[in-house]
Amino acid sequence: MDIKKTYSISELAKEFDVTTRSVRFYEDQGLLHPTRRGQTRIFSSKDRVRLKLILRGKRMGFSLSETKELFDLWDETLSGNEKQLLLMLDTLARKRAQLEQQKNDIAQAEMEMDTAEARCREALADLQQRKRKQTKATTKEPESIEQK
Amino acid sequence: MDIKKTYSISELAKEFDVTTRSVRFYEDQGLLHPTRRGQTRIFSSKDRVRLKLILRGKRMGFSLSETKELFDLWDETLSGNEKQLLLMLDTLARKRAQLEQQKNDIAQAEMEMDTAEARCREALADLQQRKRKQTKATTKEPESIEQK
DNA sequence: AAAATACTTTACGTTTACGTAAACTTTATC
DNA sequence: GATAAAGTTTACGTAAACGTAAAGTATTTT
Repeated sequence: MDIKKTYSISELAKEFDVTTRSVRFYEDQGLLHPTRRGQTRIFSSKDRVRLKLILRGKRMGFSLSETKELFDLWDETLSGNEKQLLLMLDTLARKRAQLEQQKNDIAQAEMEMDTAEARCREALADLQQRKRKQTKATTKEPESIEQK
Repeated sequence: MDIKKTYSISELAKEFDVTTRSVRFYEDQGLLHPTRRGQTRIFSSKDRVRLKLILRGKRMGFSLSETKELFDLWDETLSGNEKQLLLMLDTLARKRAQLEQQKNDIAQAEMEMDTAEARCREALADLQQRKRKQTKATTKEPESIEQK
């Protein structure tokens, strides 16, 4: 079983470093389903997990409605109806393709950052080389080495 | 050398499957710098590369202004000034950290998709098992096998 | 030359994902 | 029992990333 607790809005907000406004907005958009004690929201550990998924989705470039679709689809999938199961499998396949694309993008970006970094270091080395020569040539004015 | 050509706005738009509106917007935001023949835009192969980078950035969840910052930073880096070089190295390091986070997110997502898919297939197998039993029990009405 | 095609600027509209402020209620603390 | 702290709703505001329409120019095709 999970941590089997309930959470206030500010507990969740603090834990995941989002505003309470955002959490309320996610509920408003149908991504979270807190119960109420009076008019105060009470979040379950399922809500907590979903909030985590929402934020990961955002980091991965998913919109809230994309994430909501996945949530809804998964909930319907749990009903066990065959059509829903097949639909879910199909969706999973498409998402996997999307992730593949992202992994390619990241790999590409990393390669380019490698060469960019190499060029930077090269240029830096050049600069410092010239600095040293300068220093040797004008060895009588050591103030040219000042760092700060 | 690159493909050493120039491109019209619609050539680029078609190649990368974006609208001309988007391309103009990217220019407006300072991400592309086409020259003009009369009032018509002429894009260089550098612009082409940058458009490709913009779109990859988007797929990776980067905002246009983030991408623009990187472009600007890189352009200034090329000036060779030491401070800029160090700033670029620092930025690269931070971006790398971001990519690491994304890779983690993707790996997590893939694992969860694995278990989700497994559950789906299990549930499906169960359903079809029951279907077969049903068929055997009522083997006198073979119309229950109909596919469509 | 007329019409179609491609390009331009200007400018208002739209969606997403919240921020921010106002005004109010409920719960905890002194 | 007053006050501070945490929660609520309502509602208007905003930045980002374009969409879309209008109205005009330039070029190419027929």
